Amino acid sequence: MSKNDDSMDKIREKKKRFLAREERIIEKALQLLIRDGIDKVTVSAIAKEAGVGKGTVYKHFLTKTEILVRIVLDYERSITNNLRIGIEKTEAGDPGAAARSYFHARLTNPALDRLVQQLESRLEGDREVADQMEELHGLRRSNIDALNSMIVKLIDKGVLEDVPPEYHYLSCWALAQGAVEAYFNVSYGADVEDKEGFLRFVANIGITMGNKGQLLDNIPSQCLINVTESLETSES
Amino acid sequence: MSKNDDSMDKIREKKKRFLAREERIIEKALQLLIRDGIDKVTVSAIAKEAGVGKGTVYKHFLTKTEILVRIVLDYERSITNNLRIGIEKTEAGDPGAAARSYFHARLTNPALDRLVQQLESRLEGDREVADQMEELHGLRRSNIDALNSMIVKLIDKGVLEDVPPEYHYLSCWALAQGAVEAYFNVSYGADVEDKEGFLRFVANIGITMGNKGQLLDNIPSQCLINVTESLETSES
Amino acid sequence: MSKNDDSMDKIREKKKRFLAREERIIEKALQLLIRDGIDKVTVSAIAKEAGVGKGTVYKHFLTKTEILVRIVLDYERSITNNLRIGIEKTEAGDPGAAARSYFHARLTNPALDRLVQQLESRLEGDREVADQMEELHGLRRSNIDALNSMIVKLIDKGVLEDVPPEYHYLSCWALAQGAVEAYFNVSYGADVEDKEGFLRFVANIGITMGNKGQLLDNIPSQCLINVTESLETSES
Amino acid sequence: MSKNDDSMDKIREKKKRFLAREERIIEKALQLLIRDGIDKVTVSAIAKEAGVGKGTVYKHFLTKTEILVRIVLDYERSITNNLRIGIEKTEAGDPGAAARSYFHARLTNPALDRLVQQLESRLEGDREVADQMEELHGLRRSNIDALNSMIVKLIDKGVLEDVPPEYHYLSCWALAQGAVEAYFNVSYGADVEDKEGFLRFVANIGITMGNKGQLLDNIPSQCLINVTESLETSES
DNA sequence: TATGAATGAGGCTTCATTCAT
DNA sequence: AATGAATGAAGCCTCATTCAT
Repeated sequence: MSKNDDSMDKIREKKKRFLAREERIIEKALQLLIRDGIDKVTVSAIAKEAGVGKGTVYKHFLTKTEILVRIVLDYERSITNNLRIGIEKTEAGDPGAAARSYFHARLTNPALDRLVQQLESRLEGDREVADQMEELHGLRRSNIDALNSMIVKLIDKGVLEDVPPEYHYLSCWALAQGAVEAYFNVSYGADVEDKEGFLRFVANIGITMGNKGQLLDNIPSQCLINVTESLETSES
Repeated sequence: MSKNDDSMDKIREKKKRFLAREERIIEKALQLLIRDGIDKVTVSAIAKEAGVGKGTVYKHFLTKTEILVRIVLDYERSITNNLRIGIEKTEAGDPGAAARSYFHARLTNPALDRLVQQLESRLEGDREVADQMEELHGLRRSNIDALNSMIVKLIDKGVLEDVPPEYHYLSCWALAQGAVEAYFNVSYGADVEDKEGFLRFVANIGITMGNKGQLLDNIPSQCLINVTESLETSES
Repeated sequence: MSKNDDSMDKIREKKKRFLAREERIIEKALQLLIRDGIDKVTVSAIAKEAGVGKGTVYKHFLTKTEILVRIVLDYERSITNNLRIGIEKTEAGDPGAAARSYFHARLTNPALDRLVQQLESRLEGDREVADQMEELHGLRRSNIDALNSMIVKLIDKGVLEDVPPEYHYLSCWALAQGAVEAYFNVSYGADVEDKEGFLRFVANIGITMGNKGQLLDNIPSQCLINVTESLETSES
Repeated sequence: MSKNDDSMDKIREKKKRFLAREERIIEKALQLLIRDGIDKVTVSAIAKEAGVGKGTVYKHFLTKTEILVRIVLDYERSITNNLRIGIEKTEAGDPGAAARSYFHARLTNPALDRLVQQLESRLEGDREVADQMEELHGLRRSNIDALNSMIVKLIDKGVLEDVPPEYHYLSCWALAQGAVEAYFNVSYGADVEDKEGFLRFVANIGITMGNKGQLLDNIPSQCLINVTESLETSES
């Protein structure tokens, strides 16, 4: 029996070390991707940085792309967790809580957020990792469900404007996305002295945009001419 | 004299055809880039699609990267033109005109806008095309100057909130940027039935956000807790 | 008749201009080859330098290689002319005249001489210009005949050592060849202050080497151990 | 402990095989370069000939050019070793030993010597390998120092003519260089039946040229007219 | 006749992935 | 189990040559 316990312990410890190493690989990959840009990072570099052989990396991940997907998924899970807490708070009576949690989560580490944005746009459409990307979409879908139900209630309460619910969360997503880009944009970056101030400003917009009474009351009506009047859907 | 005229004509026609071909290469490159993704497009493919030899492509562009920069610059110039017109209208008394023009320009062809976003983030930091990217930054800087002067006036008039002027145009930039991403995001795209409706909604937010009286008056104060409280600047 | 004369004149003039242009192409090619190195010179560059179109170059020369062969042949002919005059003088009683003429011809424009050396070693074995290279060899063969007959006489007179006659002219060729290389060698070039002095020194060696009484009388015999004792012919 | 020994052994053996492979690549590259000419040899061909993949070649050498430089450097080192031994013997009282060693080294494998000549002239001025070429020049400089000191002594002893010391070693270098060229020259090669005899003849000239009493005493004075009278330095 | 835009074969190099040790 | 040397597909780019105008 002690023998069994022993070997069980050993196996357990082994697994632990295995997972720790996996974490280390991800972590170092992240570091390199942010530092050098996606195009410049090779599997060799990741392995070296993580202090393991290239072969070992392939024991943990079937392909290089899987490392990237994993980063995207890990990040999305973390965002999701934060969002869920926010949604709960909103449901509990604090209407701005969800947006606040969400923006906070996304703007806390803009470099990482931006990296994940870029990774997602590269991975989308890669047949090789369609399954994992489907997991990402699954996460999003469940968020969407929660958000929709939350938003419908807020609309009913008259807090939010009565537009299709997805308009609300997509605007938030879009603003967060863009703010991160702006944060790093070379053209603009230089002249924003107080970057945190800017993110705070954006977050506040995000939290309030779509709130009832915002759009239509305080501005000259001619501003609301349909800006996408001649909008063409560019099909590909 | 007729001889001179003749040869002049011929030269002119040649140049015209040359430029037409260049346009064709760009156009086909654009098509492929949007259709297949930046990583998948090779110079060979562009050449084949444009119906020319690989060598011909290199007669028009020094490197593959130059094709990409060219696309970015062309697009930025077009955006700039639209923005300028909008700024003039704003100066002439229509406060929302600039934002409206800007959003209209950026959301008219979202696929192209998104491609250019992705291109810019890849080209940034490429020594090889530093000069042309500098041109991009130059364009942006001159826009920024015009915007700043416009925004300062609007702040003085009490139309816009009194925050650093760059907050205003960066928010617009960010929202446009993000809206385009949202437009194509696989997770979300599916459930936006009325995509144009969404873009219109976003544009209207963009046009009004930062308007005085929007942020602070109509919402419960607890919403304005600093969302970036623990924001860390992620150094790269 | 005047008509005929006219057209004859025109044709003649045309030919003259054609030949003048050919000369110009060669001349500019030479310039570029010496200035930039053989690898760096393109047909385009030659055409531009000569002020004609690429197509025109191909009216004069079937291939790029033919330009190179032509340069080699032109040079060899010039060397041959000088050598012939020298040989005649030697036959007329001045034993060193041939060597003197030869060295003078080859060391007058070392840069050109070196270029031609390099060209020859690249063209040798190129099937495409086998014919023209054969012309080069023909020139050389006729020189060799003249030299052999001259050298045999000098050996008979006791002026030159009695070794196979080719040893004598090949030594001269080799020394000239190597002196030119030395002239341009980066490692050595720096420390030869008086480059002309060096060429003069070499030329004088060339003129006297192989002269009877030079080799065996004045040096300790142990110096003459066969240096190529273990010489292996490296066949390819 | 045995474990440590084991892994040490394995690592050592691995390194040995790695170096052996590198040697193989060089060797096969050499073979191809000599057989087909520098222009015709591709990295692919080298890899195939060496029985390895193209990628493997790039594990050993950063670029194709580095292979070439390596060949040049290896050869120069071997020549230097031989020369050093010769210089020591000369210092020990055998005046011709240095020249003998040198000629022997250079004429032992003329095909290789010629290849290296050609490689050097192509590599010179290639920024990419400036460092390694500097190593070549360093080797040469140290040889030059040793030679100069040796030659000065021989001049003082009255063995060599009193001209700038570099004239002596440069003449040797030049003669060796040229002899190798002559050896392979298609025009001349054919009619030298006893190629080794020729190299021996040249070597003997090399060993004695510049010896005092050689140049001026035994030849009619009119031979010594300045052969480079009208010599122009051709600037590049 | 002169031109130079167009062509595409072919070279160099990178790097994800495999597999023998 | 971990390693990293080996692999080769695939991409970018050059330039000699052609040919329509």
